[in-house]
Amino acid sequence: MLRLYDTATSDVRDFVPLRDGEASLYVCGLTVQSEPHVGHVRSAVNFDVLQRWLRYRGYRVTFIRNLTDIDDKILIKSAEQGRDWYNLAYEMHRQLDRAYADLNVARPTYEPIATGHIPEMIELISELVERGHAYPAADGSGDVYFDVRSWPAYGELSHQGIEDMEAAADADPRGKRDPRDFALWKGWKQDSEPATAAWPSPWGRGRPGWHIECSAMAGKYLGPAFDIHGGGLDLRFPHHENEQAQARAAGRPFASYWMHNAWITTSGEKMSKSLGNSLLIPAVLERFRGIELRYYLVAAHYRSHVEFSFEALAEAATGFGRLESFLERAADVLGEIPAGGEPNDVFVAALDDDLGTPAAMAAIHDLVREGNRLLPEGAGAELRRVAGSVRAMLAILGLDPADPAWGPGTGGDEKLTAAVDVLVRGLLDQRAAARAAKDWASADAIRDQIQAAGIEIEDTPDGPKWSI
RNA sequence: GGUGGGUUGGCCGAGAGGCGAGGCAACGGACUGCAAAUCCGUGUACACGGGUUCAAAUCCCGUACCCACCUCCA
Repeated sequence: MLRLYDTATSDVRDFVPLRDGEASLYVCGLTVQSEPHVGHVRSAVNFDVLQRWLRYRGYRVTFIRNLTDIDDKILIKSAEQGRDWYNLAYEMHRQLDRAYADLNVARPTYEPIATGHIPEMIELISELVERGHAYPAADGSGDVYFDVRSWPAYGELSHQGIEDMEAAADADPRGKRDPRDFALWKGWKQDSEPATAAWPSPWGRGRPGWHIECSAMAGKYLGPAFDIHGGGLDLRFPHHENEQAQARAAGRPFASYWMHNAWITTSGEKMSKSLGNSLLIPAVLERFRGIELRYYLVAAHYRSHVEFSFEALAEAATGFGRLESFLERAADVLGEIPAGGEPNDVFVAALDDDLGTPAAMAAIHDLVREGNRLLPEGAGAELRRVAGSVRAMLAILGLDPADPAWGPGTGGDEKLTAAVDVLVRGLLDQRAAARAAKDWASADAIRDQIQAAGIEIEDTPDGPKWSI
């Protein structure tokens, strides 16, 4: 039985989907305003693991992960950079896709984009106005606000009372009835905003407020009620609170479970505040492989804060190398690691318990130790079973080294590998000769020389092997 | 002011009343000409002060420090 932590109820609950055998999932993706960093990607990886686990558990999964391509920041940044807002959003969108691909984040069922769903948003806003939960601003700005006071349940998701909330510092009262009312629609500011960022609506030209898009798109693709809504912890309030208020005020039950992933911090601070270029995905991938970064992210529980450091990432990479080298050696012995292996019970129980990836990882390491013990005995049913199981478990976490998603093997270019092999073989033959003559000094000198080139030598019963 | 989270061994990171998750590093042993890899073994860890209990890292009370959200944010 899968159990998940639900932010709304603050506890771990059995996962009971609305429709038997199906799971519908909506995750807030990014606002494409700047390059993706490690923190952004953590969220994607966490929910990717959820998606994969639900699939493994036999659910037919509909997974919607949106993208916000219009908002204040995109307009401001693009203006600063002297280019069109949609050009900036498009470029960042492509960079994000690239980062997802580099980390083997599986594609969702669909990735709707905010500007492609203006009619759905207008429809929802109209409904809210009709029901008396929203009103056009009295100041003629063309804004439309959600009336927080008209919805007594407001604050239920983040467990806050309206009265206890600090009024927004920028609470430029404008045409708001209550400072906590939030914008569903923003009237076009002709003097400062491009005409391309304004769409026609019953309230005049303008653009959507931030929260409405998710309610509208979730409704379109998943229906008025769906199973799980996810996102980063900071979205809990106001974004998710507002999404839920809008949807429910319009008579839609909305999400049954709310899941939020925790932060990656650097020097104890949230990444967005202390972001250096070194933490952007392309920069990290210059130093580590995508699969190593993914291992690092998956090894921590999704609700735990992670203090990012390259030292910890390096340790993780070493730890992953242990798993990978077992699989490589097992493949040498078995010819091939069988696909379609089964994860063991410990692993299954771990992931069923609110996606306990740390315990799941421990299960893999334990099994690898068992496999390493079996290795000297050569090919056997037991080794086959263990290796297949290890591979299956890694695959569920999106960490199967043999997954073509990781691109060509770590050896890189085949021609290059063949060329290096010839050269290294030559040296290894010389070393073998020296060893046969018990000329240890020469033998070790050759090994040192090869290692200095970044190539590791491993002496096995079948003779020496090299790897980069 | 309100809401939520954290503080675990040299390090990273799980767990959530009784049996020391796992990884990295270290040390000892096996293997090796020596290494590497692998295997076996080695650690009296739970911020502090009280309390509850036969038993507390885990529950309760208090203290300290850190962080997040309440404003755009994965």
